[in-house]
Amino acid sequence: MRSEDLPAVRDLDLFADMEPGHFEELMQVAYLQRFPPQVHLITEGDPADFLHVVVDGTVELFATANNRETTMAVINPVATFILAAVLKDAVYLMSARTMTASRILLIPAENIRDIFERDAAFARSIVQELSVRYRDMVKLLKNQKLRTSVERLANYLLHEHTCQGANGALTLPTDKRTLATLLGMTPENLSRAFGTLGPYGVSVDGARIALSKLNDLETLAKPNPLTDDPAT
Amino acid sequence: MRSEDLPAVRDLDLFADMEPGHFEELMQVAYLQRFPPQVHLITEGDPADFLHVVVDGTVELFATANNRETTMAVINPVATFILAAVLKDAVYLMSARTMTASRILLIPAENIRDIFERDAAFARSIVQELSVRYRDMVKLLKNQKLRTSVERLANYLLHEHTCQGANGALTLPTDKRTLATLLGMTPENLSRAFGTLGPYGVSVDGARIALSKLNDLETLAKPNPLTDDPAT
DNA sequence: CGAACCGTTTGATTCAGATCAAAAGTCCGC
DNA sequence: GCGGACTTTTGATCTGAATCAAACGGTTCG
Repeated sequence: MRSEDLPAVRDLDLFADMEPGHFEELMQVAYLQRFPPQVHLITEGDPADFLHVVVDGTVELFATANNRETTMAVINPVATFILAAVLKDAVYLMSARTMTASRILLIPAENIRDIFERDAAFARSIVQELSVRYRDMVKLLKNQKLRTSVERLANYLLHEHTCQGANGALTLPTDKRTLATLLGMTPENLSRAFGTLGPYGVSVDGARIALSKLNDLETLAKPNPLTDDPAT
Repeated sequence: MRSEDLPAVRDLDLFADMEPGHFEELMQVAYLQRFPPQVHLITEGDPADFLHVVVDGTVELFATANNRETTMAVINPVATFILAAVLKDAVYLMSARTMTASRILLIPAENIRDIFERDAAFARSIVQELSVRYRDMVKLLKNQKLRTSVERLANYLLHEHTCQGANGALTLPTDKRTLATLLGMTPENLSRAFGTLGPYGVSVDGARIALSKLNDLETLAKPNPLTDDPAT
């Protein structure tokens, strides 16, 4: 892999504390691959061969049942996905595809498991990572079961707004179709949900969103750190 | 704690492989407590002081937002809960209450974290446990986002039917109100959902359920190991 | 026994969100 | 600039599920 990308990977919480030799070892057997947009990376039900690290680009995790499909998460650099399947040596529960042109680092699953056995610091980091991911899923499920779709959109906007500098505007990082299924609704409904948020100061211009009545929007959204704050 | 309960706790995957001395250590500082039904055990937002082990009885995990409440999981003996919060030294994301009279083993969080640092086998078990829990949450979210409430009920019945011996009948382990919110619907709707499953061979007599047309029910439910099978 | 209470069921109605259909933008290559 | 394909929006309608309301069993207890 290119030397300028190494530090970014090494800085991931998951790898930051492990022994230098072990990190080297992983990078030796890993390989970095380029993918065009909309390439199918993994399929639910397949055995987990590689830990994936999004170095560049964006990846969508999604799941299928009957003939419905839903977005489960959108992964931005630099971050790993499907760690749990790798550690359990189990099949994937979700599928993944690139959303944009991406570079993905593929680390063979057995090497991850092997070094996990030998490197206590790495084991600690894995536990922290898994705990965070578990808690993220709990939050997603609470979000889905306890809120209406307008509330989910409102909270999503507030969250992005904060992440993007809290200056009264934000840019949607994905197309609206994906955002819709991520929030558990249809594209048509997302459009209408934006409409109902108009009186709360939400104005839409393509992917550019302006929030002019933050207080009103928060009153509607009732954000809760136990559901929305990634840090808790 | 009572000596006859120790083996059951020790046999948990989480504790089975750890060093005997370390298990002793945990049991020294742990204490077993009895609770009547409907006792509030933990509250979301509070710091995680103890790892909880349900030794006997049943515990409901639930979450609240706005003034809605939803059941997130029902814990049966012998099993732990809120491991992730303990390992992250974070606040609870869910609340818990006893459903029946229960005995709960409380293990101080710092002791868990301490021994996790020193016992590699315990660390491995923790990783396995967290992975399983993460994947359970993924399944719950898929179940919730991709299925209708009738489908969720049908799959729940098929699952319980298998767990209870697959002899054409099963007994609901919880009251119907709790089952309803566990499945993400209202009690009224659960009642109607049982009604719509009538033509598929589902007959209800209080908590006793008989399934007389398993094939038809499966055709409707379309169970999927990647959503329903706890083993995957 | 009968009153009060709780969980469940049934019925009528409302509402959120999905679906179906079509118009309006938007992007892109020729 | 124009045609075509795709995304987004808008409109009309339908459906699944929630809500509101009341009836129906059980159970407990005075």
